[in-house]
Amino acid sequence: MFTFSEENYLKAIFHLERKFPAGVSTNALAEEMETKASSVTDMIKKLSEKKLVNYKKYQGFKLSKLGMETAVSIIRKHRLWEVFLVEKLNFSWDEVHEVAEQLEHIKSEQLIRELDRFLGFPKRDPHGDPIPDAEGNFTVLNKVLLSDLKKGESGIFVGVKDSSATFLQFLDKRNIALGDELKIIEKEPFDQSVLIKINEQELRVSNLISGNLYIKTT
Amino acid sequence: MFTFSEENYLKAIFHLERKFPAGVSTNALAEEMETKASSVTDMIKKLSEKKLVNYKKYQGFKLSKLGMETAVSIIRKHRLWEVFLVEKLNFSWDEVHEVAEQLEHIKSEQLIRELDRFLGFPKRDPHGDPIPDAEGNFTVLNKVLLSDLKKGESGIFVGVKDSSATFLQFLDKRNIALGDELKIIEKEPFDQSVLIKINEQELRVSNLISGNLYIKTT
DNA sequence: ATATATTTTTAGACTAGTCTAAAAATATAT
DNA sequence: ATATATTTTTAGACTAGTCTAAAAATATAT
Repeated sequence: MFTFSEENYLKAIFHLERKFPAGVSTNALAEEMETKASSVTDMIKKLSEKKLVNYKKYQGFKLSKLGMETAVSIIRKHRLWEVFLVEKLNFSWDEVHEVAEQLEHIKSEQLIRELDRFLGFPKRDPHGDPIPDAEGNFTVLNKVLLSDLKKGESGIFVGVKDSSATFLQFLDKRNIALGDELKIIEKEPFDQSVLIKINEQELRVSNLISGNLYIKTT
Repeated sequence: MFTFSEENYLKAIFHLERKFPAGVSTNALAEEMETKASSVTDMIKKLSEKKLVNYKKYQGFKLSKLGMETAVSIIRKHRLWEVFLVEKLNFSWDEVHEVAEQLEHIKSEQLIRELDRFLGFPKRDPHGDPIPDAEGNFTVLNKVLLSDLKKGESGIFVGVKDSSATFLQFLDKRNIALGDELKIIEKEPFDQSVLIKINEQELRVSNLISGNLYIKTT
């Protein structure tokens, strides 16, 4: 169907469209893909010819319907494999990404259908991100950043914005896990750090941390 | 480490060394890889520079120690994935090959180590072929072809020489499965076909069939 | 032993994806 | 409104892997 490279570009564009709903720029994609702008232009031309993106020279681009469907199916594979790695192969949530980046390109409908069934049709991956179903449907949780909560508000930790291994390891060290309930005890106006109650203990976290934790308010 | 293409060549050479223990020829490898002799020459030069094969121009080639270890580790991955597909994802033994061809190239020691454990350290894949352990060791069963058995001899069906989907589907249709006991009732000298007793019933199989079934004599 | 057939290698071209450097287009500053 | 800065694209080169056609080496037949 598509090359690994094409699939990686589609996935990257998908993620960037969150940040740039009006359209993604060549430079933004080059940075995301860790490549040069000229390489991006070449690839975008190719994706455009294949009707995967809508593109007008110098005007940025967006995924087409077909491109969106393809990107979502890659993300579905990626996240299903992440669940497999954590639930069945004892990987921790900071170890799954690298391997899932490879596994997401395996081409077999039967494989993914059966993997989904084998895992019990999971709805979220180990980082709390939604897993699209076979039709590409998925529900985005109504969530806010911890840094947006005010004193006295409470909620459940349901996802991370930064899913880098270092950040996830930091959360492990602090015993912060998906599903934990928490409450804002106090917010320091000077540096925006917050004192939270979580798992029966009080914890102070900086703005850098609270800006990367998604909370579902209760 | 190595590219998909390099890994596929190494695997193909490994298999051909069974048939040509003295060394593999360019043409033989080209046929196996479904490519042209000139492409093979180019790749062999590359593998030779990387110390994966021993090669002298016009003289054929063999895997080096490093090449052999690499090939065995790819085969280990391939066969472990085949077990996974059959045991966990409801694939039948004629459906696994294509997907395993893709999965065998995933690079992660942790993944394979954990997959092996998850599957209970299987010793054979769904076709009866041995699965190398993490050190690359595996035991080849002492087996003969059904076509080499004489009237009155008996044994257990332990493997297939031809593992094509069509042959495997044929065996399914005849209800012949790995582990079945069988006995030669009669052998027709004219066309070498044999009448066997298997699963409480008598079955006549042609030389083409009996020449592709591995039997462990009892 | 030599001619002929076969196999293998070489030379040069092509594709996908990448890069650097320069050109072109667009955005920004005054 | 125009000069300057920034972004994007183009041109041309490189690598990995492939191909065809021709050359070189080896094997075979008599």
